[in-house]
Amino acid sequence: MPDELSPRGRELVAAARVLLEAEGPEGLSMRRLAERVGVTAPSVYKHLPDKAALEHAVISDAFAEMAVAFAAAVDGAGDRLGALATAYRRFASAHPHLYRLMTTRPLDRGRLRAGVEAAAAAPLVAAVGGDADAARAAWAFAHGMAILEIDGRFPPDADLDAAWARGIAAFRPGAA
Amino acid sequence: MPDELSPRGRELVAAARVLLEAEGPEGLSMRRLAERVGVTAPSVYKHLPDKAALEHAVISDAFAEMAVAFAAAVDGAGDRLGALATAYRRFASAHPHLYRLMTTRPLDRGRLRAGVEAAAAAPLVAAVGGDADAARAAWAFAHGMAILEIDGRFPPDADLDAAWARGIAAFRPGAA
DNA sequence: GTCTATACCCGGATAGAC
DNA sequence: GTCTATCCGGGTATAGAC
Repeated sequence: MPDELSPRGRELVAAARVLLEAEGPEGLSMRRLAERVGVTAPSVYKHLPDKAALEHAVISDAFAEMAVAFAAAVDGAGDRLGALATAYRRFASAHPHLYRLMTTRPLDRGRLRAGVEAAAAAPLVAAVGGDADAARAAWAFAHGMAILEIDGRFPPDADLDAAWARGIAAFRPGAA
Repeated sequence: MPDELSPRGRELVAAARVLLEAEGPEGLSMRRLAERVGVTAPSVYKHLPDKAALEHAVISDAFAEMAVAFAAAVDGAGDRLGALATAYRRFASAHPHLYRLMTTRPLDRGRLRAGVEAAAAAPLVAAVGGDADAARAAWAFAHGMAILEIDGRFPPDADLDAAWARGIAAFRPGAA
């Protein structure tokens, strides 16, 4: 389980988030982070054991944010799956580098804050009617759309709104 | 357009593919590639202008292989979409590092061999009945499933066969 | 077309003084 | 808890001799 952080540790994690969102995962180095906060690189190691701990702290915060955003999106919505898809796509396109860090590498769940990943996933499971297989398929669809869009993999003239709509329709409870 | 390669250039690209598949994109460096082929690192630059050219040559070969595999999979199949999904999943899990190189970064299409990407995509467009939006949605689903599986993002007890089946059903012509 | 040598970046992380 | 100094590794790429 991740240790509690000192105030300086929190400051470092917050600065890492800003640096990540500005420059991408490659730009997030211990040296550059230290520079931003105004300390030297070795000092960072007094607050965080290593770089993986830093990354997992950023990811944990992001999952917690996602959980809040997704819960708000489905709250009172008639089309819960559609509302969720919109919120998912919005999060990914608003925070592309963060989204990439969260999703495109193997995740050491033991280093995340407990429960944050499940909290982010819960609204989707509910929106597809509790079917775990459908939830995983829908997540794969949403992740595929989001990451291919971030990476510019679709042709420039592709109608991505239409592709999203086609996929959402496919996973509504009762469909297929 | 990519230049033609010398025999040594072809040897380097083939060795890069082997190195990539064995050790992942991080293990593919010009130094290590040269070592494998039995030359020094600077010699590589006599045959390939830079690392991006090497990567794009590997990716072009892989798309061409995909196109052959996908065409064979749909040939004579009753359930073309199902056959294609099986072939797609098989390619990704048989060549995870190669698949990651092909799909998880922005792609400079001008450095690929002309037509290879379209050839790999064509069977899917046909299998969903020519609907481009459905084809993109189905591709996003398949890519999401493949890459999340490669990255170990699903829970260990998840029934991925069932999730694949649920998604495939969603994108069959006429569904949703 | 190959080599040696090297320039010039970057990274994570540690030792030990203060 | 901060610093300076360093160790270790990695990488792409070029110059110039043969």
